[in-house]
Amino acid sequence: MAATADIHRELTNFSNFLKRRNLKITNQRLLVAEKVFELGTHFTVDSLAEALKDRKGEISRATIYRIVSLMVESGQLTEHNFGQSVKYYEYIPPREHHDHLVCVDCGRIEEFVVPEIEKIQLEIATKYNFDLEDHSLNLYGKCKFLKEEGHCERRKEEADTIK
Amino acid sequence: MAATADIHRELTNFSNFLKRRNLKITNQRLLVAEKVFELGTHFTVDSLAEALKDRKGEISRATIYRIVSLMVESGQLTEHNFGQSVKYYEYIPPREHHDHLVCVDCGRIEEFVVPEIEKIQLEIATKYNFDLEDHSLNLYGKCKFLKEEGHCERRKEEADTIK
DNA sequence: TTTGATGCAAAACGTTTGCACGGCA
DNA sequence: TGCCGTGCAAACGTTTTGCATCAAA
Repeated sequence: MAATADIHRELTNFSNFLKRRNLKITNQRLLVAEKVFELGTHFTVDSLAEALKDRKGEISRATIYRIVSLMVESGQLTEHNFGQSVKYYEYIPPREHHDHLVCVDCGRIEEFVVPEIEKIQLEIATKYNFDLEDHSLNLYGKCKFLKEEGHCERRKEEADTIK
Repeated sequence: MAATADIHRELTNFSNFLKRRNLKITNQRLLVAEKVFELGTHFTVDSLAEALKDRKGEISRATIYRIVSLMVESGQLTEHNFGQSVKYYEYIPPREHHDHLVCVDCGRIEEFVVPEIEKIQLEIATKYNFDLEDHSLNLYGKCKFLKEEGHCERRKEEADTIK
């Protein structure tokens, strides 16, 4: 999804972050980070682990959890709670904040940007004497597929045919 | 927090909801609902269970989980994900939608209302052909106590002195 | 060589569920 | 009386952690 040059730049950023913290630059860290930048979409630790299976010698979930947390600290990933029990993560290129539309049926996630919102948020933060660090705006509802065709893409529950 | 008359009205609404669904009106359901309306603030199932301990014969967590879910269905509670692992619930009096400021340090939650946001959301939903049902806007940052005094009220981790 | 990273398995966490019993209608 | 709700404990899915081993610096 992201261009090769961007991936390279972000990998360098991540390596620098690790060095600054006196953390080691390991194969696992580079492979996970690379895949994250490559994906460019929302993912869960589980889906990321799946995506990493193409590599020889899978990376354990415990390690992926640890690396993903590091990337949140490095500022290269944001964590989302869309009301489900799993956490979603997303690589957000610098200065491209956006918000989310979440389908209540299929969980489909779409993104949008509204500059006015950023302005309003600053006003609120000032009014309440609050040091703003981040925000999340999620709109929940029926996606266009559900609305127009009466059904979404395959729902999560239906995907689990057995058990 | 809520006036007695309001509590009474909401209890009636909840009873009517139960009747409509052919569900039984039990002591536990009334006690939990009453406490929820009484609190009038954000709570977790855990904190609600604590608050209910004053009653003779505690109500089991399993039951509280079930009743809280019912109240979400009845439209009298909304569920929040503030990025923590626990779910927060909140009784919202009819037509009083508001959003939240969440302190990244102490978890303190403040509320605010911005009418413009509602308008912007409708525009977005229309643009993306989305049937809007709900939304959540959370601002994360340092609360005024942390900003001004350098520390919040007792943090969660510090509260767990042992272990 | 030293220290931190990894993988495994077990624990932890909040939440849900199966089942036997008890209470509402 | 019949059926639904409750409480218990066990199961659940996700995430975290202790520990022995392994690899980067």
